[in-house]
Order: sequence, then structure tokens, then C-alpha cells
Amino acid sequence: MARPHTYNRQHVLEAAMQLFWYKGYEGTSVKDLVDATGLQPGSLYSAFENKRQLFCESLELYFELLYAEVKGALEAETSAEKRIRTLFDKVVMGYLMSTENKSCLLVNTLLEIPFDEKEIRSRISSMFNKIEKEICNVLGEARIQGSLKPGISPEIMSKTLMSNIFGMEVYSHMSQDENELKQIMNNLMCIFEIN
Amino acid sequence: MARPHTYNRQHVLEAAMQLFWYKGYEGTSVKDLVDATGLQPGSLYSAFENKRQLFCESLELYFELLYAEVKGALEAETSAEKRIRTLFDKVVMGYLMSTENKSCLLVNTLLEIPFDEKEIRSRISSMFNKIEKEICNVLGEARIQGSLKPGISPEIMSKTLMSNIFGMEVYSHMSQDENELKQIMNNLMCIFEIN
DNA sequence: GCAATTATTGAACGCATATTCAATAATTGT
DNA sequence: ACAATTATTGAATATGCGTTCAATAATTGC
Repeated sequence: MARPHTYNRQHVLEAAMQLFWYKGYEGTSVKDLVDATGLQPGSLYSAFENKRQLFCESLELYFELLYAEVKGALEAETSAEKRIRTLFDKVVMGYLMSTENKSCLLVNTLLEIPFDEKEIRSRISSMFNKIEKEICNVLGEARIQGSLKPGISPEIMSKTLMSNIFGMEVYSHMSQDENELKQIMNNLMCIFEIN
Repeated sequence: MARPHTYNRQHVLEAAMQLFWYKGYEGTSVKDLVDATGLQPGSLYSAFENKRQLFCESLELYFELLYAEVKGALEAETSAEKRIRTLFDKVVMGYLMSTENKSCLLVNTLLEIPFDEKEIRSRISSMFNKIEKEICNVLGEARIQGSLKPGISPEIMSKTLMSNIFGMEVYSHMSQDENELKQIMNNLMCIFEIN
């Protein structure tokens, strides 16, 4: 009874996410979005409330992809220790591979948004909480499997590992020296017993 | 032979730095700077080339203050272990105290600036390198004093500690839970022997 | 084929931005 | 007192931003 959409909403969202990822929220203009998506401002605004809303949906999409990757590493059929190591290999590789500022959109956002953006902040907070919990669970398994050094608390160590995931990201903005990140990673992996 | 300045350049710079610290580079407008410094655009531009240059000078000033604080902690007259602990107490306290987004200006800048701002990036990189070296030296002393656990490399551990300084900052943007940061810190301080 | 409905277009809007510059003011050496 | 020099002012400029909306196009049910 009415004219149908000509675009694919998901494709548009993906293009927008890539832009926000590369250039940040403020750094991405509506013109950029128009150019990248092929949609005119009017269509963009009818599909997604406004720029901010489009950004929020982009964050959700980003997390979906990120979380799938994390799960992929942590649910493999190997020892708990190996799964944690795989995750960190992926993280480090991700940072090393990113030629352009493409480090984690969520971290970038946390530091970019003004302090009164409580909603976005708490949303990202719960996203990372979810990942931290996954890591914590696997560390718990590692302890049962006897590969975790005694005296190490999964709860606290998962926070420390998260802190280093964040920290290595900042690190990767300074030097692209492959070894620096790998040294940090290896240092962290000393939480496991050497047999 | 000519009219003298009516303002104090250092005071102006300090006010600008505070603004950039609170609101970031893009988030700070020239109008903001005009309001905060009391200088009109023309004067501001004759004193500091342009906004970008003023920002660069703000970064240098910020580092001066930061470095002085770091040195203050690391050159105290106590054991190497205590000095490192003092530094991390300060870092964590700094994050906990900051009511408004006032985490490290240098880290914020690293994540905010576009990727092609190589000059700023490498400048900040060498700033943090200087701090890392200081930490490394003190860890070296700790090793000699026997307070560092055997098998821990000062060079690598100083990188890991830097990574956590960065990471805890990101962490502090999510939760203001005092314990989380302190748990991470205590976990890191396990590099020291317990006698 | 027509009426109804919705999608798309892209110019236009109001506002904010960084920067400039001619006019004015203040100081100093002579 | 005056000329020379420099500082200050703040309106003007050009550009870019996010957003809106009237006009136009496309589709479907009847």
C-alpha cells in the first residue's frame, strides 16, 4: 500500500559503524554518513532518529561482533589456559593489524563522550562486564584444571586482564612495535603454571 | 617603545590546559578559550599561532606537571618497593578523585586525535617513554634490594605497569567503584616479595 | 488507472566553528 | 607632545555542522 525501502537497513548500519569506528562520533559528519551509505539525510533520519541514535545502534552492532569473537576464543575445545591465551593472541593481533586508528570502538567511545552521557557509559560498562565475566569463568576452569598458579583469584585477575586489554590498546596508539605488546602479553600469561 | 602585554602568558596557558583537559581538543571551542582566558580571539591568536598550537603547548605543560608528580613519588627516600607503591596509590587516587572526565590528558589525546597526527602522537609517546624509564629504573633498584620477585624483568614489567596505568584509566571511566581499581593495583603489586 | 501511502530527494535552515583584520588603545623613546 | 610600535578589540568571514521539510517518486490495494 506504500512505497517500500530501497536500502538494506543492516548494510547501512554496518557502513555507519565502520565510519564511527575509524573516525569517532564527533569526527564522523552526517555528510560522511551520507557519502558512505548512499542515503540522503532525510532517509537516514527517517531510518534512525538522528546521528546519536545511529551511533548507539552502531555500538550495539560492534559489541555483537566483538562478543562473538570473544566467545569463539573462550569456547574452543581446548584447555582453559589455551583458550585464554588464544583470546589474548587475538587481542594483540587485532591491535597490531589495525593500520588506521581502528582500535576498540567501545574504548574510544568511553574516552570520547562527555561525562554526562551516562546512558552510553553504563551501556558500554555492562558490555565489558559481560566479557569480564566470561574471562573470569574460564580462569575458574583453569584453576580447577590446575593450570592457574595458586593464590590467583579469577575474579580479580579477570579485572587485571581487562585492564591490560585496555592498556595495550592505548599502548598500540603509541608504538607499533610488535614486541612490546607481545612482551606485555607473555608477562601476563605468567599467571599460568609452567610444567 | 610599544604597548606591553596586559596578560600573563603562563596563566593563559594554564587556563587553556584545564579546558582541554576537561573537554578535549575538539570539545573545546575558541569561544570557550576566550571566555576562560579573558583574551579576545585576536590576542589569543597573536600569543599562540592558533588553537592547535595552543593545544600542543598545553600538552607540554601537562606533562611537566605530571612528570614532576611521578618524580616526586619515585625519588622519595624510601625503599624502591615503597616508591612504586606510592606511585600507584597516586595514580589510582587520581582516577578515583576525578569527578569530571579529568583522566589523563595525554591518554585522552592519544585516543582522540586522528591517525595522521603523527607529530603529536610521537611526542606523547616519548613522554610516556620517559615515565616508563623511571619506573624501570626503580624496579631495577628493587631487584638489587631483593624486594622484586625473582624472574621478573624490570624492562618488561615497567611496560606492563604502564599498560595497567592506561587500563585503569579506561576502567575508571566505567565504574567509580573504589575497590575495583584497588584490587587491580594490589594484584599488580604482587610482583614484590612477601617477607 | 486511480487514490492512498510511504520513501526519497536535496536544498534550505539556524547555529557554531576557527580564523582574520581594520579600527582603536596604550605604551615608550625622543 | 609626538611618532613609532605593538596590543587589544570584536565584528566579519567563510566554512561546516546536524537537522528539517516541501516537493517528488514509487509502490500497492482497490
